[in-house]
Amino acid sequence: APALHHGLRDPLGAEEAGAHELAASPPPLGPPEPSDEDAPSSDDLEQFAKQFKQRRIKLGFTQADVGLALGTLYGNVFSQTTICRFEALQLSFKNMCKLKPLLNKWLEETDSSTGSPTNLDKIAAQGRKRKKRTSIEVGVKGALENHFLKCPKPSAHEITSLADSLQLEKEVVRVWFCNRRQKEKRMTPAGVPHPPMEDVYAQADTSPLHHAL
Amino acid sequence: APALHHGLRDPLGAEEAGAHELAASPPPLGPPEPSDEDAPSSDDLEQFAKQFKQRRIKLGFTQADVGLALGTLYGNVFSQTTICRFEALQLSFKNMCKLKPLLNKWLEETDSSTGSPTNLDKIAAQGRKRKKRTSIEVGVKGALENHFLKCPKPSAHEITSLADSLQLEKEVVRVWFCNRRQKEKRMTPAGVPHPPMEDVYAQADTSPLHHAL
DNA sequence: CACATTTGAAAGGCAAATGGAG
DNA sequence: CTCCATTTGCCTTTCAAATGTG
Repeated sequence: APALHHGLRDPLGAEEAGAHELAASPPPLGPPEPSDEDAPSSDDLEQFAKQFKQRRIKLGFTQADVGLALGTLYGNVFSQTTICRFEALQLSFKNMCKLKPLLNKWLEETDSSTGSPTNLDKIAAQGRKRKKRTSIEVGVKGALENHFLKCPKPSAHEITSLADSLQLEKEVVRVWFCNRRQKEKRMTPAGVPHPPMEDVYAQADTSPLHHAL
Repeated sequence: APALHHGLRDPLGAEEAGAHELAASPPPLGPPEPSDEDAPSSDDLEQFAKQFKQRRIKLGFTQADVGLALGTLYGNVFSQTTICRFEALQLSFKNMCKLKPLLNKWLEETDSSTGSPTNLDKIAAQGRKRKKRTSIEVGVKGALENHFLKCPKPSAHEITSLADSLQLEKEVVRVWFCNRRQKEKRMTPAGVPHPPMEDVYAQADTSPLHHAL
């Protein structure tokens, strides 16, 4: 009896590249194994996410706790946000598949050692894979913005000197400009008035629950 | 020239007791010391909050980091949310005053030991003062809601048995009913049609930013 | 208990970091 | 390096759990 099953929604604001999320995309037709090891189906994922959340809560852990635990157990820390998205099925299909095994492992490991003080004291931070997200101060951001208006595509040299004057890593500045250009493109009305042109593949629609501001 | 200084907003839904927040409430006329130790003024707070945020970012800490640090340093953990509110001046005057010294201490302590790996490894969790917030599962919540409709004010005995059947602590259930009753009251249109009646003190208006759904 | 207040878990917005292709 | 798609997290906001006061 496959429960309700509302097709996962997409990350809001989908108005350009329309080929992510999932909405029921079947596994790429790989091995015929319907197990939850290789290629979970959307239903599997939904099922798992739901069950995962339930168990997590019952065990008394927050999403943040889980994210941290993944780090101490396997070296990949994740933020509360990401766990939240997993549970809410708000990640891309691929992304969900990637995280599932980790969370599954955590789940097993955690509630097998019922009651015992687990080895949660392994709080030693080890080499996190991903660079910690840099917070750019509001003032600094303004300065960058200014430069962008004058020159959206500075040379390596300009970047270096700018980074220097703002006391930021060069790489951070470089990436900022990349992202800024991307944003510009995204926002540009360009004059061509028909940017929407996709997301029509959801014939029957779905998503019964959810906020309604 | 006292900067802009937009009167801090209040915790939303202010529609009864209208004497908290701050908006410039002067210290209760205590000692004449304008220092930031006893009775900071609203301006002091605003000043401090701003500076605090700046330094925090420059030091590369997140709000969550700070909240945690307060715990390891003084035994009072705070959530990232609370730090956020402090920085945004979204706490009550009293509350702001209470937190300021702690944050100040952290700030001094932290950037005095510049560069050195601080004693951030004191990650030992000690007795947190406040009970960890319980997450109530959506299904369980539904059950409670049902009971509430039938009987918004269960006896101690009923509570006990309900708690038992839902596998929750009795206290949690008791409090849930208290809070639920409070909510009911708050939402009740009651027929009396003039609930709004305040927030008129902002003649010139302010808050330029902010969401506008 | 009622009511006011403090405080946090989860969810949302925006954008920093990553990865693949040219 | 760039562009572009995608992953992922900091900060923010909402709703309500916990606390404090009478």
